[in-house]
Amino acid sequence: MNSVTVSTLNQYVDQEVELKGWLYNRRGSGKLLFLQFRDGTGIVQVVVSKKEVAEEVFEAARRIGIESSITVRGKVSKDDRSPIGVEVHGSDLQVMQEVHDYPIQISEDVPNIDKLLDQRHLWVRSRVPRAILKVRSEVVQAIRDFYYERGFVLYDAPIITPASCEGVSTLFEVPYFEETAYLTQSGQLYGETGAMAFGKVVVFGPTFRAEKSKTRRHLTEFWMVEPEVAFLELDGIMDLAEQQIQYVVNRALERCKFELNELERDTSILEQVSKPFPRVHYEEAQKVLQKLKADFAESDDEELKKLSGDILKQGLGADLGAADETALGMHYKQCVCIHHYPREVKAFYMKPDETGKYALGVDVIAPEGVGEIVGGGQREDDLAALEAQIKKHNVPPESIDWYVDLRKYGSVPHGGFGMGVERCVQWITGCRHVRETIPFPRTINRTKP
RNA sequence: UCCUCGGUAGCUCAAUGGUAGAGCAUUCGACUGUUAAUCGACAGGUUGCUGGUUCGAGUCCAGCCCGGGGAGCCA
Repeated sequence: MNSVTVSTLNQYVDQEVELKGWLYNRRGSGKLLFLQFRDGTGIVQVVVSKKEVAEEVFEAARRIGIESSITVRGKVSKDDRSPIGVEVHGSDLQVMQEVHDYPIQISEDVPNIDKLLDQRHLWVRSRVPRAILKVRSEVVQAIRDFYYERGFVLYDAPIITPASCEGVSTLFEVPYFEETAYLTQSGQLYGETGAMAFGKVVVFGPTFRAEKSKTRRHLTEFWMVEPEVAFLELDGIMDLAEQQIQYVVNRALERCKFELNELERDTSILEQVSKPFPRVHYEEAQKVLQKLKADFAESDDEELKKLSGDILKQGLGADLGAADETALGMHYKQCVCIHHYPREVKAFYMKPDETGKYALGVDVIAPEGVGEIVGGGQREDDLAALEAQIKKHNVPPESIDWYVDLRKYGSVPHGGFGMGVERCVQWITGCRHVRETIPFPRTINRTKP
């Protein structure tokens, strides 16, 4: 008899099958047992009746603990009470390994994420982590497909780099023979070299930030997808970001219905993703925020009142803060592009607009409190302007002379953006902590397991 | 770095300055349709650490350690 998986069981109604997997949970009585069997593709109930199986089989089914590894044989039957429409009437059970002290309880799926992360190597077997990580897998595949279908070349950037790409963020130092190297915080500058070679490239890999952020939106190690395109200007960059987000979210909605349902995700806002994203100039965003600040201040809702106090906290003309992003997400109820930020709050490589006051940059803010999931823009392509910016931002010239070369040898308008995979998955799955969206999260206090 | 909250059984939490408790989990027992099954029983503790106040500290005070989520920064 060939082994089958739970995911395909409804093709075997009224047939004898063999399943290999683990005991997820058990209920039952002295004469009738209900084994919740899981094999990674799904969970099915195996009914074991004392009078229908050998005595030692029933005894084993009664005795083995959660996460014992087992082989089950039985007949598949339709059952309306089953969440997957079928159950298995067990005829035989072989125990590969009997377990009696599995450290995670079924009901522990929610309460204390930090304690469960200590057991992450086992917790990934549970329903909620499984569903989230399945969505992550689909999101990553959708990203790869999106760029592949559009003729982008996958262009891997190095992880070990000579110095900061942006000159400001805190980087992880790595001893490198006689020197000090750093873990990359962005592949973008390397992506620009690829755009000049291939036209359209996408960098996709892990990224590291040593900032001591302790929030549900931050990791010290995360994955970022960074397309970079020659001859693409700000409007085109916004088009690309919008299309990519729509593609990824729609793919998850199509192919992860079961997982999103398991996560009890209300997908109504996700389904709005296909509408065009509002594109709001920074100055306009400031006006909207001033109005929201006033409106929320008069609200009866305590949380809105508190939010009102934090809106535009950094002052007019400054960068937007977390409260500003939350408020904008609530206002537009879908992804929104904020563009033309003040030049001084953005990185040295950003190209300014014709007024010289604003940068040709764009952030995409996701709704539902997730905040910024994309940051990008058009790059400075003029040699003299770039050199002036490098000097102004105190970037060590010798560390990026190779980058400056791109403006000496056939410089063209170009740009791109970076999207954080985990924040995207966080939005799609609606999970509270970004650390749930990666198998083994790395945060300021966690390098284990 | 700053602000803020917290640390009591394996987990989630309770206990007016006066004998450290409950639910869940584990273990044992009962039950032929359970959906986080239910019911019964046993067991489970250096109350984060150090010192102080007190007849008496889980509780009050001081210092320290550890952690959470928020700001900043960012994806």
